Amino acid sequence: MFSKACEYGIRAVIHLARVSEKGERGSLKQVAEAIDSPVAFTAKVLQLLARDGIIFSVHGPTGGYEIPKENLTKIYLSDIVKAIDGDEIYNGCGLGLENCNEKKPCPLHFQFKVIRDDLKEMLQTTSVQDLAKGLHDGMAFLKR
Amino acid sequence: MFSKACEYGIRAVIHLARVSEKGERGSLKQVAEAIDSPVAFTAKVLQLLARDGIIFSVHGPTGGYEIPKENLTKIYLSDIVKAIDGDEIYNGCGLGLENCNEKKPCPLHFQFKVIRDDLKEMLQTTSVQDLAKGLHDGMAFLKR
DNA sequence: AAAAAATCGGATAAATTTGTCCGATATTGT
DNA sequence: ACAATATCGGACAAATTTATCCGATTTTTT
Repeated sequence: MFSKACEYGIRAVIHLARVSEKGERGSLKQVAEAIDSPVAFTAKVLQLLARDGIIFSVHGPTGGYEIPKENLTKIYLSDIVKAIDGDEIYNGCGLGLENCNEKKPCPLHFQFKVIRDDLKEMLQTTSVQDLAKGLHDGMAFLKR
Repeated sequence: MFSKACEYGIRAVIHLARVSEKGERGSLKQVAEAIDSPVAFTAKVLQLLARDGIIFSVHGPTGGYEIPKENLTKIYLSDIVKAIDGDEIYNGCGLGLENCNEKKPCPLHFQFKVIRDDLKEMLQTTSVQDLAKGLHDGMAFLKR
């Protein structure tokens, strides 16, 4: 469904949301440890997210990554997915056809559209703060 | 969503359904031409489907691939997806976590489950004959 | 029996994704 | 200023997916 990079990205942002709530920062190592991901690869993903303005990076000792508190409620899963995987998942044809559309649909077009629209809706209405709350309550996990 | 191999597989089976309805066979070249896919790679995909009993292959001149007419109503998209992509799409965690489940869910588990179950339902209730009918009526296409 | 036409299956190559390494750059604390 | 510590960014490596090639096998036709 999502690329590995995107999975790491979502998990990282959820973790950083939780850290940022407390007014702290998360270093690369800490994030990779928390979400059980390869350190160097995670660095690339965090760079992408920082360039996109979803998270902020700070150099030097005491540095790391953070999300301004006022942004916490404004970041939706769709932002992360779009930044890392692009919008293929929202617009792409289920059968991989270039020119599939409403007027010239593939045989699966209308059935697929329903699923894709539901997915889109879910990603656009689920904020990272909602998800971080699950962690907070000890009901959800980011590892293994 | 689906792998390229799986996309080709679904398109190929829809095409073969249409050919088999007429009591004919489709050769590798004809199938690849009809669905605009690389010939040699398509051969691998058709082999997988034949091994799984979803389609039948016949050697020699006048040979090719076919689907017994009595099977046409019994083949669902879920059969094809399972044969080629396995059941990761049905059981896998949205965030790629190995041990994610109802009792130890990832933060996205329950939101993701809804989407995945809808997808599963759609794949399990959409037969290739339904889809081939769209082609028949000239309303849908398998190329480009 | 031989030739032709088709799939089978293994080896290989190309492309993409995933993952690693390391020097450069920026920031903090002494 | 200098040393320590963090991210940045480019090059490289490994793994997976996608795609190609070609001889072997099976079947039909002559």
